[in-house]
Amino acid sequence: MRKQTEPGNYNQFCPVAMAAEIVCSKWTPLVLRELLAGSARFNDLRRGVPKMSPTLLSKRLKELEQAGVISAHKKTPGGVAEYKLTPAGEDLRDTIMSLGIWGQRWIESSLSLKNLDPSLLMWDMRRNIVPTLIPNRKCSVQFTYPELPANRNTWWLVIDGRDVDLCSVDPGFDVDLYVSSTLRSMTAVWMGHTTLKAEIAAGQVQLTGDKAIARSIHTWLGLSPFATEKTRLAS
Amino acid sequence: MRKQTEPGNYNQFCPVAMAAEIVCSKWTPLVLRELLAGSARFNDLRRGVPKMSPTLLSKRLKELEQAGVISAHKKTPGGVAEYKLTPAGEDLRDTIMSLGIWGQRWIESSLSLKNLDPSLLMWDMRRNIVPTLIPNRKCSVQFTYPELPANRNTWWLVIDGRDVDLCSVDPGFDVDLYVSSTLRSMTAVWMGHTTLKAEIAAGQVQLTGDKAIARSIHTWLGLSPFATEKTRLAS
DNA sequence: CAGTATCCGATGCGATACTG
DNA sequence: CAGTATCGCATCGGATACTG
Repeated sequence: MRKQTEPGNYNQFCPVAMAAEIVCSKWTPLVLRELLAGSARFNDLRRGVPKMSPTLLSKRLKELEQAGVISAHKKTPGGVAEYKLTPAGEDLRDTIMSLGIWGQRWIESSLSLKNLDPSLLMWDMRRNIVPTLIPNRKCSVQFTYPELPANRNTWWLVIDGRDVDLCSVDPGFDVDLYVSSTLRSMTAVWMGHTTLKAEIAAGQVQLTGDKAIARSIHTWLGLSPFATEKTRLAS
Repeated sequence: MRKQTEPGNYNQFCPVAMAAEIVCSKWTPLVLRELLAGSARFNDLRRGVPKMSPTLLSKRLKELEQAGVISAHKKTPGGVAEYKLTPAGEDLRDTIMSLGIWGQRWIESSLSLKNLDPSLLMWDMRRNIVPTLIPNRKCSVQFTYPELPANRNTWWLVIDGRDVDLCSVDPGFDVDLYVSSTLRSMTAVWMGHTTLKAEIAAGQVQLTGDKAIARSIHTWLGLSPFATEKTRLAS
C-alpha cells in the first residue's frame, strides 16, 4: 500500500509549505549556509557541519539536487563532485541570511556560547581572513586554546598570497604571530559580541610575535557575516 | 544519564544554526505563517495547518513561547489563550516571507497544485477578502466545487460590514453571488498562477447572481500574499 | 578523498480518546 | 472550544565500517 502522506511533506499548496519541505529539513539550513559560503566539495561541507553524519549529508545533497537547488558536477567521470548552487539555490541567500540575522538579533549570546567548537571556529575564521591586509605576503599564525586537551588545542593558519590554509597539525613553518585565547573569548570576538581589543585588554587574548601583523589583526581577521548585526534583546 | 545531544539541536554557535533550531522544526514555519497572518487562537491556527495533530501544535506553541517568539495570554484565568507574536516573533516576518517568495519563484506550480485542499483554500481566501470593496455592506457568497464529494464541496462567505465569516454548512442567508469552479482553478487563481478572468473565459469558473458583486470580484477577492511574485523557472 | 551500505535505536509524530 | 494524555509505530538519522 502506498503511503498517504510522505514524511517531511506538508501537502499544502502554500509556497511557505512547499519551500519549507526543501529548505527546512534537518541540517539543511546549515548545509545551505556552507554552500552559500563557498564550500563545494564533500569534505569541505563536512567541516562546516561536523556533527552531521556523512550518510545524511550525502542524502541531503541528493535531495537538494533533486529540488534544483544545487547541481553536482564532476569534472572528470569518476572524479570528484563539485556541488554548486543553481540560480534557485543562490536565490536562497537572503532567506538563510535572514535566519542568521534573526538569530544574531534575538538569541542570547550565552546560549550560542554554550556550543563552542574550536575546529568549526577556525574553519569559519579561515574563510574570512583577508590576506591582502596582512603586512607579509607569506606568514603563519598559530592559534592556541590552552584550556583544551593538548592534541586539539592548536591550529595554524598559513597565508601565502591569496591562499589561506588551515592546519590542525604543525605544518612546520616559522610562526609569525602567536594567538593565545580562551575558546569562549575568541568565539565571542568572531560573533561580534565583543571586540578583540576588549578581550586583549581583559587578558583573555594574548598576541605575541610580529608587531606589525599583531597591530593589524583587527583588519585582516574577518568576523562572522552576522557580527555587525546588533542584538535586540533587552540587556 | 543525560543525553549528550538533544534532538533538533545542532549545537553550533552559528546564528543560522541557533535560529534553525527554533524556526525550522517540523511544521513550525507553517505555524509561524499562520500567526503572522493574524490567527491567535488554537483552533484558528489548526485551520491553517489542518494536517498537524493538536498534540504537536500544542507542543510547538509551548516551544515557541519558551523561545520568546510568542506569548500565550489568557484574558481571564482558565479562559482562552491568545497566542501573540512578541517583537522577536514579529521580526520573523521577513524570514517566513522570504521562504514563501522563494517557493513562489522556484517551485513548479504543478507541484503545488498536487496539494489541493478546499477548506484550507477557503480559510486563506477568507482572510484576504476586502469587504469595503464589495458593493453591498452585507452579502453572502457561495463557493461550490462540483467535482468534490457533496458533503464537502460548498462553502459560504458571509460578509457583514468589516466581518467575514466562513461557513462549511449553509448559514441560511440569501446568496448574492454563486461561484462555481474546479478546485484546481480556484487555487491557481488564488496563488496568482492564472487570473480569474482567464479562468472564467476558459469556462473553469462560473459566476452567477448579483451582477455588480460579480463584476467587482477581482477587486474584493484578495489573492495570496505571494501571488504577485513572478516565477523564475524557465517555462 | 569521496562517498555508500548496513544496521539499529531513539524519538518524533500521528491517531485516538479524553477532560475542563 | 481548547487543549492534554496515552500509545505505538515509522522513520529518521547516528554509528560504524566499507569501497572505488
